[in-house]
Amino acid sequence: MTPGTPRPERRGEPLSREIIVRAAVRLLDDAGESGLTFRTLAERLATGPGAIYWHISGKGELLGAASEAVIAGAISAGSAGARPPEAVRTLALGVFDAIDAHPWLGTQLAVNPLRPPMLRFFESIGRQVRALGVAPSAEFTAASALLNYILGVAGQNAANARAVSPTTKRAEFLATTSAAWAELDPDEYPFTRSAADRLRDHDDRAEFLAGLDLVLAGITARLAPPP
Amino acid sequence: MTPGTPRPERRGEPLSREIIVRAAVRLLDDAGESGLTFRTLAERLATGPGAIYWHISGKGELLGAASEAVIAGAISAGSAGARPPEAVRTLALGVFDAIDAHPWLGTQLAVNPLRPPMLRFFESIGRQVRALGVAPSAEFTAASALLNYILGVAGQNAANARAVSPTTKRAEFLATTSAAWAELDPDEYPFTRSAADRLRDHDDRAEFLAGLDLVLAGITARLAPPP
DNA sequence: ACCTGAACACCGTTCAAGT
DNA sequence: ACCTGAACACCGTTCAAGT
Repeated sequence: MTPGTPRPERRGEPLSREIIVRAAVRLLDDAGESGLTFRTLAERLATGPGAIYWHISGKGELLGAASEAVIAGAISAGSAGARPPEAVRTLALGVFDAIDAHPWLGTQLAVNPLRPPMLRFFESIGRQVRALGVAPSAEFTAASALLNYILGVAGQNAANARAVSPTTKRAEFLATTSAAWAELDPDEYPFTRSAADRLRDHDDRAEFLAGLDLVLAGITARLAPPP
Repeated sequence: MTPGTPRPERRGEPLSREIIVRAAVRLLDDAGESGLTFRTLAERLATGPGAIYWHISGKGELLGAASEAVIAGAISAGSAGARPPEAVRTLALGVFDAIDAHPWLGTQLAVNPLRPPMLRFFESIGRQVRALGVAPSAEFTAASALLNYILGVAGQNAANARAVSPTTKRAEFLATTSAAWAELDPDEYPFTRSAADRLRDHDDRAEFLAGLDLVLAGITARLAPPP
C-alpha cells in the first residue's frame, strides 16, 4: 500500500523555501503532525536537516508556512462578488473544505489563528457583516462570533481526525461514536444519548452550514436593521 | 522573582495518580505546555520519571487528566437550577474563566474536546437547548453550534496567551495588537483597520458573552417556537 | 506492589567544515 | 551563498534492578 520511500520531492533544483514548504505539506498529509520531523523532511528532500535551517527559521515557521500555503488558496478561491449571507457561507466552506482535505490544518487554525491569511479571512467576513447592515459598534462582535464558530469546528474536525486511524471512513467513525453514546446512562445523559441516533447519518458539512446559519440568523435578528 | 526550586509537591505520602495530576496542573500553570516534562514533573515529586508511569500511561493521559481535573470543577460549579438563556451563559462562563486561569486548557479543549467532562458539558448545554423549546430534529445542531463557538473562543484565548510572555498584561497585549492593526493598509484591510480602535478597550469576557448571545439569538429566532 | 534511575530511540537545533 | 551531517541538549518511554 504505502510505498516505503515516496518519490523524491526535488530533482536537481536547488532547495528553496517554496520547495521545502510544499514538501512539508505533503509530509503532513501523508504522516500527520507527528510525522513532520526535520530528519524525515530532509530525507525526502535528499539533504541533511541543517540545510532546511538556511531557508526556514525553525519548526514553528515551518508549520505556519505550511498552513498559510494551504489556507491562502482555499480562501481566495471563492470570494468573487457574492453577496452577504451567501458570501459568508462560501468563505466558511473554503476553510471547512481545506481542513477536510488537510486535517492537521484544523489544529493549526484552532490553536494559532490570525496569521496573515486568516487576517484576510477575518477581513472578508467583516466586510460581509457590514454588508448585512450591522452597526459599526457591533460589527467586531459579529465578525468575531462567526470566526470563533468556524475555528471551533476546525478544532473539532481535527480532533475527530486525530482520534481515528487515517484510513477510517467517516461513516465508520460516526457509527462508533453513535454506539458509544447510545450506551450512556439515560438518567445522566438523556440529551447526548438521544442524539446518538441522529449522529449515525450525520453530514459534517451540512451540519457546519446549519450552525453557521444559526450564527448568521442571530446577527440578523439582533444587529441588522429590518429591511 | 521566580524561585529556582518551587516547594516540593509531596512530603512523605506515597505517589498517586491524584498527586501526580495535581502537580502536573501546577507545573502547567507555572511553565506552560512546553514546561510539562516527565523529568521536571518527577523532580518536583522527588522521584524518577519512571515512577510516574506506574500511575499514568503516558503524556497524553497526563495532559488529559490535568484538563479533566480543572474543567470538572469549573463546570459543576454553577449549574444549579438556572433557566435556559441564563443557564447557558453560566455554563459557558465556567469554561471561559477556567481557561482564563489556565491558558493551556484552551489548547486542550479546542484540540481535544469531548473527553468525559466535556461530554457532561455538552449534555448540560443540550438540556438547556431543549428547555428553550427547540425541536428534537434541530437540538443537536443548536447544541453543537453553542459548543463550537465556545471551543473556538477557547482556542483563540490560548493562542493569545501563548503569543505573549506570561507576564504581559491584557491591556498591553490589546494595545500591541491594536497598534499593529492600525498600520494595516486601509485599502486592503478597511474592516480590520477600523476595528483597531475598538480593540484597545476590549473586554474579552463581555465580548465572549455578546457572541454567545448572538448564537442564542439565532437559535431562538430560527428554532424556538414563538411563546 | 511500587519505586528508582540508567539507557534507548528519538527529537529540534547548531555549527564547523565543505563546495 | 548554500549545503552537509555529525554533535548537542533535550525529549518520552522502557526496563532491569531494587525495596
